[in-house]
Amino acid sequence: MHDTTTEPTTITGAHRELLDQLLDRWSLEVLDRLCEHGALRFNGLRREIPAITQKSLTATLRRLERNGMVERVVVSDRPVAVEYRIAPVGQGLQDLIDALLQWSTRHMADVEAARERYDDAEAARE
Amino acid sequence: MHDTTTEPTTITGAHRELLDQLLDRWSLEVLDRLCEHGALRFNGLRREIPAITQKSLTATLRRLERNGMVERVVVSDRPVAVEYRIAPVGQGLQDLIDALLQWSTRHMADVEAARERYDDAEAARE
DNA sequence: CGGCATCCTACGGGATACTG
DNA sequence: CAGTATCCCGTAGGATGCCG
Repeated sequence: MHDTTTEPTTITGAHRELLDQLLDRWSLEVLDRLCEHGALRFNGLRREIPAITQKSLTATLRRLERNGMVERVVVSDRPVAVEYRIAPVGQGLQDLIDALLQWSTRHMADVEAARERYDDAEAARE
Repeated sequence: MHDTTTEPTTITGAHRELLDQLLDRWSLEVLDRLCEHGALRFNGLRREIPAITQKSLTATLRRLERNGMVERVVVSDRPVAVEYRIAPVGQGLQDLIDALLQWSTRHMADVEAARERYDDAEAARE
């Protein structure tokens, strides 16, 4: 089952459609926090990600929910309490996100250096 | 050196800045083809990725070049020939991209099913 | 062949105000 | 608390035309 086929795995339209949902402005960050905390409430997420606006958080959560990556659970009424948690499908994401973060952490300095080199060369060009 | 620390690795502004460059509309696809072919010329890439426009390809390549992920090599003049290839920094990306593609390949069906469920529930709501 | 310059539009996403 | 509803703007990116 689920053999780790090393097939060409070219990026198809289907891949794009799925990845686009994932690689937008906020999804990774939201998923990251949900992975870390297990479950979070709406305003809990806002506190975790201060930079996100309410509208964007709602949109991101709805999209993730629609794609089955996140589960929305109404915990109680009066006062209303809603919990968000990673759905089974999204489980493997934690590793993916970590891999992404670790890669970028490792190469952050290289990239910064590359940018300076590029910008300097660019500036010298004029 | 470069210990595989399993630290919290929270997404920071620096991470975002780097990942945003990577997770945009076309970078992954361009990098994917460059990984696969080793080196490609401008119009070669266009043929590999028919959906991309010339402007977007140029912008993507410049950005990747600036971040040190891709190397631009002028092979010859008359006629002008330019090769693009993965830079050392970008090497580890192949694994990352493959991981991403394999994950999305594995869960494609689940996501599709989730969407239908969500949309049906949504439609029933009215 | 490998681009650059323009124009133009869709839409992601911010700010703000209101609600069950 | 957990959203919905508007308004608005910046910009990524498509279309088109031209160039060394």
